[in-house]
Amino acid sequence: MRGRPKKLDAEILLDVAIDAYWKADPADVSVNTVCQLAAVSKPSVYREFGSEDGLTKAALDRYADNVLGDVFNILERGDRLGEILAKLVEFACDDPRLATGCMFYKMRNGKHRFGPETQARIETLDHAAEDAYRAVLHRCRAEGDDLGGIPVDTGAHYLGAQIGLAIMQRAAGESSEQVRASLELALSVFSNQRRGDALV
Amino acid sequence: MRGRPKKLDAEILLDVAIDAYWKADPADVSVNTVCQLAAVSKPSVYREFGSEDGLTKAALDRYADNVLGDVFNILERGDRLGEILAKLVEFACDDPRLATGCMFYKMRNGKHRFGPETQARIETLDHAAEDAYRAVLHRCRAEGDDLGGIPVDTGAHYLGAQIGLAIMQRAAGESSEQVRASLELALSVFSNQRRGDALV
DNA sequence: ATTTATTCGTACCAATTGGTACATAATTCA
DNA sequence: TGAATTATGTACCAATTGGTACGAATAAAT
Repeated sequence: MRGRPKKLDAEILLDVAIDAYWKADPADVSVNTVCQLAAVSKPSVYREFGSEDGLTKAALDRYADNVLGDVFNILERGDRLGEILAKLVEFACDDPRLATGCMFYKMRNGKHRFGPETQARIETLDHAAEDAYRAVLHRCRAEGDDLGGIPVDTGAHYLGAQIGLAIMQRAAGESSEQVRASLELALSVFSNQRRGDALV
Repeated sequence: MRGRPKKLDAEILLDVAIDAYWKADPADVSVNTVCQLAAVSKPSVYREFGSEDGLTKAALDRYADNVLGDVFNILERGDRLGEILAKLVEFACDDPRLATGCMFYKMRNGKHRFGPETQARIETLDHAAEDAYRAVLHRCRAEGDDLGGIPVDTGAHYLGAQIGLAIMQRAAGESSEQVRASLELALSVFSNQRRGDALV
């Protein structure tokens, strides 16, 4: 190709950005910081991604491909509900990559601080996750699991919320044991028969 | 007293600040914004509270006295566990003051973005809440409730986390019905017998 | 060798942030 | 009437933010 050869490696830059976003609060990591960490000039970043919104969105896309894909793989393996929940607990509580939390949930946590494209991507991923949870529960129910008597839609939303809560708790520094205890307690509703009125 | 009479009313200023913090993300509300909303000069604020940290801490203190006190009142009324949980659900899901979330949980959500004094106050309140939950569960257990077989410490932490989750869900715009459904489901563990291994 | 195309990074921009120096206004005391 | 005291707000500060103008560098095509 004609013109000065490109030096900037977009993938490496994104890896650096993801790493920074992941460890800290993503919305607190400035473009300047990313540039310094990646030893890249600011105009290069803007040439590649257009805006900070474009950078964060690209980072989220790459993160989703690499990390969140593992969750979807767990859900699509066709195990029985108990095994799937156990794997989700293991993933949320023990995966060393999530020791400082999950970049996606951190972004979702401060969604309003990102640009419109990133916000839209966050919502898309969020819905995709809930859809995946719903599909799993629907399948398990069709295969005979009673889900503790919980409607599929309610259960899917609940499951997503509890996984997210556990991951945010880990990011907040809670011990792995405490997070696991809470999450297992929360998910136990899927394997227990509930009374009609649960609270009285 | 000698000297120019004071014009600035610290309580009114704090009310304005709380209102602003409450509606939005507290850490995104700048001192400048608070000054404009309260029609007060910036040096007046710094003279009164010393720093932004002092302002946010004072706002949190005032908020805790006014709003969070209601929660502690619920917990200390001496009802049976089922009634207490029902009242907590009602508070978290229906209290109109929490329609845009809870200032405390919003602050806790972005704890790292505040100054050291505010952070310390957030942690103190957090521990106080968990202590209150623990005391309630301990009393109910002593009065014969089996708490669904859940240890008091685990239950207290879990209860606090679920209330916080529900309130953040409301702040995120989820419908009152959906939040209630999830919260009631989460709290149903206190009124059900659990199996030995909950997930398999 | 010159033109054309493409990327590079220095050095800037306006806006906003938390925070303050300082002159002025308003009161009481001597 | 002054002096002492206290609160006021304008107008600034340095730092940081997201974002860009622009000339230099480097390649292929002519």
